[in-house]
Amino acid sequence: MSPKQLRGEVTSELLLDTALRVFAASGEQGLTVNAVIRESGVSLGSLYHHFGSIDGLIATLCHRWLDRLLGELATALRESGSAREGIAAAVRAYLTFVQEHREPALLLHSPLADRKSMTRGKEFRDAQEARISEVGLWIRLHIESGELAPLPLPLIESLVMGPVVAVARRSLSGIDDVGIDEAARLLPERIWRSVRA
Amino acid sequence: MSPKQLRGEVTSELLLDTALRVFAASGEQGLTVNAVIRESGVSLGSLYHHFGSIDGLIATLCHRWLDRLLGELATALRESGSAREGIAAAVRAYLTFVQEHREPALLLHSPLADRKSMTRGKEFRDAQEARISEVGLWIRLHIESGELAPLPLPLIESLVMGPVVAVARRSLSGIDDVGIDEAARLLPERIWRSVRA
DNA sequence: TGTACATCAGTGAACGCGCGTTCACTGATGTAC
DNA sequence: TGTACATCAGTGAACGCGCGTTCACTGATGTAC
Repeated sequence: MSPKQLRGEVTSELLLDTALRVFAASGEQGLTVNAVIRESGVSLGSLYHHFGSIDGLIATLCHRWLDRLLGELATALRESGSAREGIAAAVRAYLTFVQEHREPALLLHSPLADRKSMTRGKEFRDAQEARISEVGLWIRLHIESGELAPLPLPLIESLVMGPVVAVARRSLSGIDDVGIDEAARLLPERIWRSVRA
Repeated sequence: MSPKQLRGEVTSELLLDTALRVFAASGEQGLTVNAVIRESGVSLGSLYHHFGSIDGLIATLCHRWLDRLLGELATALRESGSAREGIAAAVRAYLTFVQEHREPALLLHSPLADRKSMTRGKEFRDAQEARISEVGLWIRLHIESGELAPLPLPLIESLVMGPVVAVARRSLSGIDDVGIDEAARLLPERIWRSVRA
């Protein structure tokens, strides 16, 4: 087996991990080139060698975690028999992700990731399109089966993910007035009621 | 009637309006001191005279519009007889606001306002507390009357506002796959189902 | 196996740019007597 | 009413800082013959 180049992979992983840590610790304006090289010990030039720019580094980081989150949501849907189970599983998967990966969740719910996916818009969306259309398909399928209400797809997405994101944002911003556990217990049933036929 | 000083009010209004316009036109990183004074014609020193800093200007801007939005939500609730009407009215009020005040809505849903209310956290929340507790009171009242499900307050808020915010974000980010009008027609009933007793 | 070359990884001093902010100032309006 | 002073509004040149980025370079690893 031709040994693909692994040299440097350690370095770029280190840079990505450090960037995430720096962001979680000191926010968006703390996430600078200097902070990342200081905290990682990697040289400035090396960062540019691997990522081309600080935006490149951040974009890679966001992309990676967004992909993972969407993947878990898609899996939750895929492995569920009924629409009801699917919705509940996706809601729980999202909340579990937030709980287990607090730092990445902070990143994904941040201004920064928002902007990344707003300004880069097209290309970002294209990259995630596979996942997104998978979800879309699932929804359409369960509308046709008569389980979900025949609403426009974006509205169903908003009804399901909206409350979850709202709870996640609250929790992540340090207002611990909602327990994630409590939300995971109560939300699925409530959200289900809003989208069932 | 002692004529309160009005000198300068025109200038600060002009600065606030310009800042909003600049933000809507060129986003957060376009909203700089230089851009605001260039577009408004007001001098640099004058901006500092009135607002002390660029953050001061932005904070005032966010505060003003957030106050207005929350005010309209509170009014919607206050003027409704039943819980069902109240929820529907609030949802519609939010969507109407987004439609009629696109630029302020863009600001309020932006990274920037998020950060303003996250970093400034406490003081920001305190300033809006009157409005927020008014909403909280309304919810508690209608839980006790048996109309709303006996869920934790933050969860009810999330269930109601979550989908609305999600739809607003989509619309504002230029994905016009959801019509605000369509959402205003369909969402209230759906959201109601998720929170009713 | 040994040598020569190409590619990839890593380094850090230096640069320019645009940002927010300061400050000493002028002019306009209000106030006291 | 007139004069002197205080306060508020507005001005713009100048500054320093930290940012992202460039670039010429060294060293390590892979490849060819």
